[in-house]
Amino acid sequence: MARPRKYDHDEVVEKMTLAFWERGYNGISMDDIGRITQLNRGSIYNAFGDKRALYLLALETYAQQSYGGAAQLVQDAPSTEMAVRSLYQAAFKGLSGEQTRWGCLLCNAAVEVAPVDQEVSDTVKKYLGLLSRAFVTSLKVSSPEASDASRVKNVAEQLTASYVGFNIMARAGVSTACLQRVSESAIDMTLVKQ
Amino acid sequence: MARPRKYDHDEVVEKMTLAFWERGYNGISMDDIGRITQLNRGSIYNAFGDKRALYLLALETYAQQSYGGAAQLVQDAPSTEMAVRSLYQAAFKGLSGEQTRWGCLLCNAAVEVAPVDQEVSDTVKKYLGLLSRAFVTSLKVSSPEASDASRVKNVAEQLTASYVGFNIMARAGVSTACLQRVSESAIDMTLVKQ
DNA sequence: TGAGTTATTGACTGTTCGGTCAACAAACAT
DNA sequence: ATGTTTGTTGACCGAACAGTCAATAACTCA
Repeated sequence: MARPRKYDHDEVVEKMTLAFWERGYNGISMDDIGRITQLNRGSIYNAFGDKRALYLLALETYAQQSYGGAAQLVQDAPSTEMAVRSLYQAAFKGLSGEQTRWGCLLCNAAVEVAPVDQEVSDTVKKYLGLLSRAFVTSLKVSSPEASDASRVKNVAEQLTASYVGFNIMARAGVSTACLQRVSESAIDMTLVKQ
Repeated sequence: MARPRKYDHDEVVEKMTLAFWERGYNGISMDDIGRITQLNRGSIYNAFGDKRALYLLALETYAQQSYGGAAQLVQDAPSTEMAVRSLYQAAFKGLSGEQTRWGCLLCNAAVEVAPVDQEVSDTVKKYLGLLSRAFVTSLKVSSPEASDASRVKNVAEQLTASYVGFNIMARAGVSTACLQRVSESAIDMTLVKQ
């Protein structure tokens, strides 16, 4: 019925996710987007709307994969200790090669975009909340006898905050040794019995 | 010998620190700077060099006050518990009114500027390191009998990561209740004995 | 084959960006 | 008074910015 696209929609989103992740929203121009996707301006606007819409799409895609995956990982682990262990193991795998200084797109969005874009702010809160709830679930299973619900929630949110801090520090260029210590102490945190 | 300045140098830096803190490096234009400081472009360039130099000055000033102050606070506290308590008490004081969504300029710089500016990256690492070392000092004093040096270092860096995460979450617009839980669990962390 | 629909192309727009500069003003020393 | 030095003013610059659009191309269906 009409002319078909000559590019893969998801592939474009994937490429732009990586670009926004590395350089941020303001670090990528429409010219950059054209170069990266090998698409002309018109095609981009025709397919995605505008720069902000493309960013929102990239952010949602990333968060779904990264935080959705992490939450699943945490909930499926046999214990909270193992959950945090595999969470940071995955994080370190991502922090290799050229991505060493990228941090986490959602955390970066929290700083650069969330304060001036309600929708981004909502997305950030949604996926941080998802991770926190996964920790709560894991903690309840891991030590059902353990302390009251309020303490469980506190620890869960501490683990989330610490994970966010970890990613920011990675983006700042903090040494791998230091990041390793942060992850180790996060694991230790789950071993504490009251 | 020459014409005197008609403005206060430190006052200008102070104003620009607040502006960069709220809106980020890319969120402030030279026109904004002119409006905020009530100075003409020429005066700004004459006095500070360029936008980057002014940002570096604002960042260093902020970090000195905020992280230098925090490190002092932590080291002077009678125990690590009290140290973390007063650190977050101070943080919450800053998170009131219009500054609720500002987070921390150093953490914001880590995300937005550090990856593309070595000097900013160095400043961020320097002051995060300062805070971590203050925690180490406090932990050693607070529980001298306690576990080995490596564990102390781990906990110290965990407290730093968690403080960074706290600030990012504040900027993202996470609820005060949630931030309160993060601070409470950070305090709890210091009470753990092995 | 041609009508209808959607994608592609790349030039174009007006705006905003960081930064420069020549003219001018205000101070002090002689 | 006059020279020297430094600060101030605001117009100006080229580059980069996000976004638009008319012309054209590729496809399906009748």
